[in-house]
Order: sequence, then structure tokens, then C-alpha cells
Amino acid sequence: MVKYGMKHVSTSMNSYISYMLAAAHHAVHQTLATRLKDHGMQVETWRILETLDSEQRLTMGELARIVLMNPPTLTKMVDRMVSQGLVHRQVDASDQRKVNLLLTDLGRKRMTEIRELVRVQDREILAQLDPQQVEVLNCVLRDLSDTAG
Amino acid sequence: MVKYGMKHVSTSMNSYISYMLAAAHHAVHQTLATRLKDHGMQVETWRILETLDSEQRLTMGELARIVLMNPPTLTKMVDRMVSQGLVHRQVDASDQRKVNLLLTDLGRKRMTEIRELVRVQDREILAQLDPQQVEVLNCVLRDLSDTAG
DNA sequence: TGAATTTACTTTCCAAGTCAACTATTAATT
DNA sequence: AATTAATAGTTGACTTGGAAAGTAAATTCA
Repeated sequence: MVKYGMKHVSTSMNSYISYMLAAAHHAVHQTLATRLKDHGMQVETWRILETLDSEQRLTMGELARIVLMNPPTLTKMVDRMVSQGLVHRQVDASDQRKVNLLLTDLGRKRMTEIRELVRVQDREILAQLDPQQVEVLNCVLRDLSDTAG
Repeated sequence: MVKYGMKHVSTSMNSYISYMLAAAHHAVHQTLATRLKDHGMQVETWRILETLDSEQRLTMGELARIVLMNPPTLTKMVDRMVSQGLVHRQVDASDQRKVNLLLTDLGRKRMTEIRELVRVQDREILAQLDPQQVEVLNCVLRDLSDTAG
């Protein structure tokens, strides 16, 4: 349930695009995190599950870039997910340095449940905007994502 | 210096607006963080300094909301900043529960230097976009910031 | 007034993140 | 082929973050 009537905090920071972006992300992330928490799931955990479902045979490094985490952080998060029975590791046959991550049945099941919550939030966000805004936003966010290496 | 030619990572996550926003934020935050690090400064630290410079007599709570931090996290960061001589605490005269934060001369000096770096990055980002996009982006980000309470 | 509640901030304890170093494997050089 | 360099992932020491409890001041209300 989206909260309306939230009083906007006016601050000099609003003139910085990097801050505006951080603030928007913060707000959206917070609502999503709260919703997923009710189902015992973190946003980052869900991202990993979702990514593994669609791209097969991902290595830790590739996954780390996609889910926006540093490798050591991902390693530890995956450790936890393994002990929760959501994923399992498999050493790559053709390159033994690489580790492929695979969803377990439980992992896929949990992912599917959570996916719906994320889609609900997505629809709520998009409903606030008009179609042109959505198009521009998508385009701009894609540009910005490629800003840094 | 912005890195061009960064290969965009195509992933199913790109269909989620919350992820696109996170990815854009991540990229922008990373570049800024790297630049500020060369000057021994964190993004969050700069935000605090910048905010204190323009709004006078801010309490910890107000500041926390503006700089997007939880109160305990802010308390600890301010502890560090006090020991670095960037800010100092002052108990509010009319309400002794409140704490006002004030910039020191050093804090103001450091803030002014860093501000330029942030503005440079801002200009670089805006230069990538055309004016209509910028207007829409500002408007949309403001909307999204008010999404959550 | 004074007991109960609310508000503001901090502390504590534990979980999570980070940097640098480390291991293992593969690729490149000579 | 043997040595060197590069890559992939993890580990370990340390720092930081966060939820919940704690402290203290202000406010409410009986």
C-alpha cells in the first residue's frame, strides 16, 4: 500500500541530480524491502534468485555485476542462501576457477512468490506516471547505468 | 572522466523499474564515490556538510531524513566527523532533547572544495541527456522520492 | 502537580559490508 | 615445458550498519 500525502522535504540537495536519484532509489527500495521482509526475503536475495532463473550457468562474477554487489559480499550472501536451501554451487567443468550457481526447487518456488510482489510495486510506480514519462525514464536510467565502469 | 563504451549488461532484471533505478543509482554513486575518495571524502559525509551549509540549526532527526540515513547510522557518522573536526554538536537551547549540528570552518572549507566535484559530475550527467529528458527526469525522481514514507 | 506517554537521540549487540591478502586455476611468455 | 602473469573466487581482519533497547527531556492528561 503506497502512502500518499508524504510531505516532500525541501533541501538544497534537490538541485543535485545524483542526490535526487539517490532519494528516489532510497524511497523505492525502502517500500520494496518492507514488503519483501514480511515474506522473510531481502531485495538482494530476490534479485539473485530472479537472475538465476532467467540466465543459466551464471558465474559468481557475472552475477555480482548484475545484482550490483561486490564479489566478497555476494560470496557471503550466497553462503547464507545455500544454507537456506535456495541455491547451490557447481564448479564449472571447463574452467575450474569458475563457480556456477543454480536454483534449487525451493529457490525457484520462493522466487516465483516474491516476483509477484515486485511486479505489483512496479505497476504501482508506473501507474503514477504517464506513458511518455515512463518511456523517457527507461531510456534515461539505461543511459545512466552505463555511466560508470 | 566518464568511461564510454561500457558494455551494457542485458538481464531480465532490466524489465523491473526498481532494478533499473537501483542500477542507475549504483553507477552514478560509484563514480562519485571514487572521485570523492581521491579527496578523502565519502558521498554521505559530503551530503551532511552540504546540507548543514544551507539549512541552519538542523537537528539529527531532520538531517537523517534529508541525507537518507537511519538515525543510529547518522549518529555514528557524525561521531567520526566530529573527531575529524568537520562539525560540532550543540544541544538545542529550547529543547534539550534536540541536537543541532554546526559546520566548523574546516568543514565548510572541505565542503566547498568537494561541491565543485559534485557539480562537475552533475553537469556531465546532464550533458548526456537532452533538455526534455532532464525535465522529465527531475519531475519523475521527485515523484518517486515521495513514494515511501 | 505528577504519573504516563511521546519524542529525540544514543548505545549496544549482532549481522553485514569492505579492502587486501590468499588459493587455485588458466593463459601467456620466453 | 617452465616460469610468469592474469583471472575467479574466497577468506580474514576490520569497519560499518541496523533493530531494539536505553536515557533523558518534553508533553499530555487525569
